[in-house]
Amino acid sequence: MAERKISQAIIRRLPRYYRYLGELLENGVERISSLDLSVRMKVTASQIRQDLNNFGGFGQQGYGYNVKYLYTEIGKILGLDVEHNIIIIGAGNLGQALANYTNFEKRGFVIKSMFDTNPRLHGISIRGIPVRMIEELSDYLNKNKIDIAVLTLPKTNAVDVAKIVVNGGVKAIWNFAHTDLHVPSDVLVENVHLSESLMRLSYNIANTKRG
Amino acid sequence: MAERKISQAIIRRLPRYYRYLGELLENGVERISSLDLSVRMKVTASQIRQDLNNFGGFGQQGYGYNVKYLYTEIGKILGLDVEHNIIIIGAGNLGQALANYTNFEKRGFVIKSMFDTNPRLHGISIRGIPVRMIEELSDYLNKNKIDIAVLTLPKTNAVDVAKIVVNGGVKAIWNFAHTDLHVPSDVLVENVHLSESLMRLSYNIANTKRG
DNA sequence: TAGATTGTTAATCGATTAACAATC
DNA sequence: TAGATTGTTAATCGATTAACAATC
Repeated sequence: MAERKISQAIIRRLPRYYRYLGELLENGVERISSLDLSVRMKVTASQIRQDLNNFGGFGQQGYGYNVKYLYTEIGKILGLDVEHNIIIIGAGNLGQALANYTNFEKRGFVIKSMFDTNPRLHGISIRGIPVRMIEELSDYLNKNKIDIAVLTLPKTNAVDVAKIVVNGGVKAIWNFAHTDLHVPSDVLVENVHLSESLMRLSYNIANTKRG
Repeated sequence: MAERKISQAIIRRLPRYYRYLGELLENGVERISSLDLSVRMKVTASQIRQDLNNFGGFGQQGYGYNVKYLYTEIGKILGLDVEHNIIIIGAGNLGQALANYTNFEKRGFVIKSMFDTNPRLHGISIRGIPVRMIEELSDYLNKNKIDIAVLTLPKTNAVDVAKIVVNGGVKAIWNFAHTDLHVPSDVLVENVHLSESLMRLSYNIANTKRG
């Protein structure tokens, strides 16, 4: 559609628009102006209009935006209208936490299997999702089309496992391991480095002047 | 020290520098040039020098940067040289995952207590960290100096709990609930919205052209 | 000293905000 | 129609990169 290059800054904001629109929808709000939304979201109305217009003219002069329509359209832009098959590699606390989080399924992210090195977890299942041994991973990927691999394992294993999933045809990695992954340019990596997030908070505690 | 305003863009990069320097240190590397580091980190040398010079001249012409010194200094900038008392509110999978993550302790983040609504968790402890009932939270905060509250609970409770911790004198909130918190301006919030992270990945899967 | 590399200024690039004509 | 509000262009602001004099 829009052929212009969308910056990551904009992409970063899209899910937040989606969340706010979802809440408005739940509250039965039918239409909203960029100004009204900007007040709620604490951003500028200009930014909202600029962001949305990268993807098309979703609004109408004198009216604003239809909440339901815009919500649906942003959902499509975010690829939430198609199903994504996911596996979680690392069935520790964090992996299990993600497996138990049912909201992902609602958005089309279907968790097909988990993998772990720990033989004690062999054969168990979490919310119906089976835990397999890491040795089966490569074979499993050959037999099943998996879009996203979630890496919730120690950084020492992350690099090797990333290689396996890339070879297995996975397009995208959601990386919770505390290391950067170097993968071919057609494989996407989204990092969630929790310790870095906590350090930013710590920085701001140390450097914020208080009255 | 440096009186100029540090942008959040720079702060966002600091923990990554810290991680790379920590790894260099582990590998026995004594000194490194901005160019050498830039290649490893896949950023420009210019950016590294600009970033660091916001906080002082840590390098030396013709030599580069002393790894250990720079690592220590960035640690100080990030506030990792002082202890932070933490509580985790919400002892579900994610809360327990964070409680079990011992690396936080190494960086001076000491988890003092957890809180939950579930009476079944009453009296148990995770890695020595006691789980208390949410009713005790307000009283606990009056008796203990807590710097950071981690919110790993459903969004329906997050707003109310945020009020309680703010009233209890907590300076900073690490928010994993899927909602924005509105707190007084002297209270910091660092959001970790996992579902938004996953949507960004999904967007990029849908919109990346592949050869 | 000569070579290397920083610290820092200047140039460029990109993102955000403001403004307003178009139009519902 | 008049009023409201978008879509979009232009202006501003900030962040990144380039360049190089300073200096170890």
